[in-house]
Amino acid sequence: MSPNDLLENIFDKFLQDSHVFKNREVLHPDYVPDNLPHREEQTRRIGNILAPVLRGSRGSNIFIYGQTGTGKTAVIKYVLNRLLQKGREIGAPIEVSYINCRLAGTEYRVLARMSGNVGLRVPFTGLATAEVFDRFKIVLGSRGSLLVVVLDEIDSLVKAYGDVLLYELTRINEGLKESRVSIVGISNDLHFKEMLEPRVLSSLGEEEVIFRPYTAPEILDILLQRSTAALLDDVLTEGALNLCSALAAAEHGDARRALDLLRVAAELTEREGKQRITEDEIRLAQNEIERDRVVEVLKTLPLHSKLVLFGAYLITKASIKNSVTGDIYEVYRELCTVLGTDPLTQRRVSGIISELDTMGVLNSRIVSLGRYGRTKKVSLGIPRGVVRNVYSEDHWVGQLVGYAPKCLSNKE
DNA sequence: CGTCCACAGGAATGACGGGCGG
DNA sequence: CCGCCCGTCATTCCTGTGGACG
Repeated sequence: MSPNDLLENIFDKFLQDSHVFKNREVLHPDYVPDNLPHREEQTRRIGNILAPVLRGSRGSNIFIYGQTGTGKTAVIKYVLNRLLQKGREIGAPIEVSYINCRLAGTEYRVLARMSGNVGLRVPFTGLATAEVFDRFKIVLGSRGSLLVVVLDEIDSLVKAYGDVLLYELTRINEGLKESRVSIVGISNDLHFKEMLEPRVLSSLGEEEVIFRPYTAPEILDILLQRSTAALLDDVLTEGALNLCSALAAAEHGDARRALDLLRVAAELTEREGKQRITEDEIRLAQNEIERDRVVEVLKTLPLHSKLVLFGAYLITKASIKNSVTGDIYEVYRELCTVLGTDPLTQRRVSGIISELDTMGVLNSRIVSLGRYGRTKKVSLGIPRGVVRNVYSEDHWVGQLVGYAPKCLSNKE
């Protein structure tokens, strides 16, 4: 018995004492269920397209489109698992590489992870991207295997770095004798295709699979199925179930959202020692999810981004409305002086404000004040208290909690 | 109706930390 | 160990611009 099984038993035993969960795992975000309801068609199609690799020939490249929480990742992972399993049974040299491009971040890191998946170790940094790509090709050529590369959230990579890597990938087979590479690109941006060059598009888009958002009844169905597997009988009230699917359906049919809500609500119910999950728990879960996301973001920000955000917080606290980039920068500079840090330029701070905006912690929108210029109007995108709470524990920013910027006192 | 503010945001360039091959 | 090249983040310099004011 492996140590894992040992723990599995301990955990299972622990779980049996739970008055909420039957099997906690089923609601875990990464859990891939044995069957994916309402996605049979897509599963079948992708299976059909990739099946040729079992016989040693390359499958077509696939482009998958669908919004978040429509089951793209779950379906592809499910198909990959089954493909690997079948491959092992019949001794086909199949390898798969699943990469989330947004999490990987850069072209280089995507390539590095792809290389890692075929057994090529590359350093975090220091090598030219082209160099890693050459090595990757060499290893691939020497292995004589069939590789299925899945590039999830590929749009974020192409937006930031262009489609050069994609182009090189689609071309890779030309230079290989034995190995074959199939590419599966997953995107949730409809306009992604417009960012690709025609030659890349035609190659990647050999096959196209579209995942439509789940309808409200479908989400209800998924929730029902998962909750019966995950939770003890009679724990989930009908009202909670309905609210949960309604909230997720409103969010463009996002099933992941629904499952997150249910999981957090269930954990909450267990912690509180309550017997049933009601609509209240679902609502609390909704708040908790949002707050956790924000807290995580605020904590991991670089120092100067924190200071910019904290500046916006101080301005809001002084009940000044309509702050613009210049006001934020002024306060930010003062904060830097207090901390004895060199301030960044306004150009950079402007960029940081935009970054914070896309993260959703600031709201900024470009306005023209006519004679008084054109700028970004900035306001906090999250509750004031959250900023204070998170940063009062911060090593650097913590000193500034309660600080009243001088440059604000002579404004109204 | 033109002007001109207060920036936006693109492009080029530099500083820095890090791995590589010799 | 050195010189080289890389990715990342920041700086510098720049051109672009919506609309109130005169």
